[in-house]
Amino acid sequence: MPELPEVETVRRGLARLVVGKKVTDVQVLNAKSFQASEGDAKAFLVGAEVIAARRRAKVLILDLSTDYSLVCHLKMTGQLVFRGDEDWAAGHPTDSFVASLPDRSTRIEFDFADGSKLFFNDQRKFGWVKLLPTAEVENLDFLQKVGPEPLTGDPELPKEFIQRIRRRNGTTIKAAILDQTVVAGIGNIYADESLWMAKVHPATRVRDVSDAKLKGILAAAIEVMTKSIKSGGSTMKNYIRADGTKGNYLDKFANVFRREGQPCPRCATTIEKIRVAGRGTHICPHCQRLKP
DNA sequence: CACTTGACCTGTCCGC
DNA sequence: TGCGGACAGGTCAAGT
Repeated sequence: MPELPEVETVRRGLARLVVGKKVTDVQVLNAKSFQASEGDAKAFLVGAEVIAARRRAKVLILDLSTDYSLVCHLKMTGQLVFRGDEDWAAGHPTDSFVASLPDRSTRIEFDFADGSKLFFNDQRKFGWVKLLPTAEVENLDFLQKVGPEPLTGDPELPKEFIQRIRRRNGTTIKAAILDQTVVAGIGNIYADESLWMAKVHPATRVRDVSDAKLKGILAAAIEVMTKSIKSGGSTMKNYIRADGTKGNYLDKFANVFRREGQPCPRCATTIEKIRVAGRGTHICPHCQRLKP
């Protein structure tokens, strides 16, 4: 799914497109996708204004004027797509990924007072939107456990990262950086890209990686994700920005992810796809060697 | 406690 | 062309 750069890109789109709009109706097409009591939806969502669009880890938070918030996890295939009125549609980029909405993956539709709409689409139905009091958002189990944000520039981050990842000394470095309690936001794409950049084999045990190398992996992850946000994230298949357009990080910058069979940009060795931590994993077998 | 695996769903692609 | 199996950007609940 959307990893941190994709979720952040969606957040920026929502900040531009839906903050300031008043919700007039909500239609739930798949009950499991929307977790809220009917009473709460009527009392605290309908009639509310969206006042802020925030993100923590891969979780999106739309704060409402009622002191409630819509909290959303896109998981693998979730999308939040905004559609404005006809005038807006006329000026819409021609590479729009979602032609007409709602479509068969639409699970929730939010209507705004000016006639515009926000659609929650999710092919695989793993994602969710919850309505809960703003003050309770931080109490969600996931947000209680999640590790530090990687892109804030906090000078304490490397220290905290090392501390947390050392709890996972027995597992592989790839499993460890995918663990959201170690550091927030890294997913399968940026795990592979970061480990390639840092020249570490994904199946290396954490205990066999020095603190200095771990800091190098963190620095690589920060660099890769920062760069991705600048290109609007990575589109594999389902990910799109809030305005319905694709991100182009993968085409422009991916070095190994989904590039099996192609030459490594550093040494020209053929990139391989293997399986690590139960996930498809892309490596350069020359740059990323596993110590015996 | 920490690690690995399967489950949650739908869709697509690949080999027979 | 049809069918079964593997796989897909994430997390969680089980199992060991």
